[in-house]
Amino acid sequence: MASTGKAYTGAHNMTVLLQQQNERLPPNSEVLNSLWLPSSSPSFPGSKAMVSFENATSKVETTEENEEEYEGCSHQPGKKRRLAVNQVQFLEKNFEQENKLEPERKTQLAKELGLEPRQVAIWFQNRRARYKTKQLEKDYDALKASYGSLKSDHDNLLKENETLKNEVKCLKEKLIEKEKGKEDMEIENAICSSIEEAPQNPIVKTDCEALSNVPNVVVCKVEDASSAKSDVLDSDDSPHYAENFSSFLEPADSSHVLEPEQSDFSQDEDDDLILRKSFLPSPFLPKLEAYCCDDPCASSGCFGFHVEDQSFNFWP
DNA sequence: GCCTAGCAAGCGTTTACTTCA
DNA sequence: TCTGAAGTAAACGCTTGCTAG
Repeated sequence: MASTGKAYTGAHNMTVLLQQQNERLPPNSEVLNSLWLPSSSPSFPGSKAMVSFENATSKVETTEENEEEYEGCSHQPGKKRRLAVNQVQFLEKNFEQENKLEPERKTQLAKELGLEPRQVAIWFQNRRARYKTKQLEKDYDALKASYGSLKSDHDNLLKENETLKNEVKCLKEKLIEKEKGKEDMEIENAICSSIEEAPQNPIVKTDCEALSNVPNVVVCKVEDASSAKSDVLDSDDSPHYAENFSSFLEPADSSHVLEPEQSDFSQDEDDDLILRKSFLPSPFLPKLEAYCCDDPCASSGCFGFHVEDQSFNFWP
């Protein structure tokens, strides 16, 4: 292309411009009047995209304004000039049909417009560039709008998520409080009934066996379990308790440990909730520990009850 | 079949000119 | 009348695809 570009410069350029100027006809001439006729059928058999210049334009503008406009295009040789309005319209129509320019179509267009084929080619090139720029602007606007919409949706979802999190937190707290109150009451009842119904010479092992049947041991945390375990194991007075508590604590492995301090609202947290509902709530164990550790009798493995009081009738 | 030079065409960028507020 | 912005024709340099040798 560089060769063609260079070939079109200088004297050649001047010659072409002079020739074009001479060839150009005013819009109110007979020829141009015919050019303003409405187009319907392409007259270029070689190209289906071709729009005949003779039928290209739909308006006949033979006014003084148009004439002046056209005269405005006349110029000194060598100076760049604009194409006539009707020429541009004709080129536009052809561009709408097909924005690429085959050689024969280019020749035909140039012939009909009285331009150099190269001028037609350049016009199409520039027109494609303008079209591309416009298209880019359009795409940019569309993307911008789309982004705005998505961002708005995202922000709304974030707000909704926050609201739901808070709701879940509230409900959790309520549930924990409720369960806590319930368990306190159960333990109190158990203590009362065990005091009333305790056998005179209870066998300690039996109580431990009862304890080992506690189904909700698995919900205790490792640290709770180990502390309870150590409290019990530290007692040299009751080796059989140690054995029993060992088996009692073993199920509390990490896979069953609940992590209430998890702050992230996730499926795991949902699972935790379900687990908490199906098992005894975690506050239960600390309660046991409270009974277990606070009482001087705890070291003997009696869980804070006197041996004679340990029937645990409320256990199955 | 592979390589190379020449050519034409297209594209992006820049320049020069025109038009208009 | 001057001026700056916008529009546009054309130039320029580069790349790509095709073809002949």
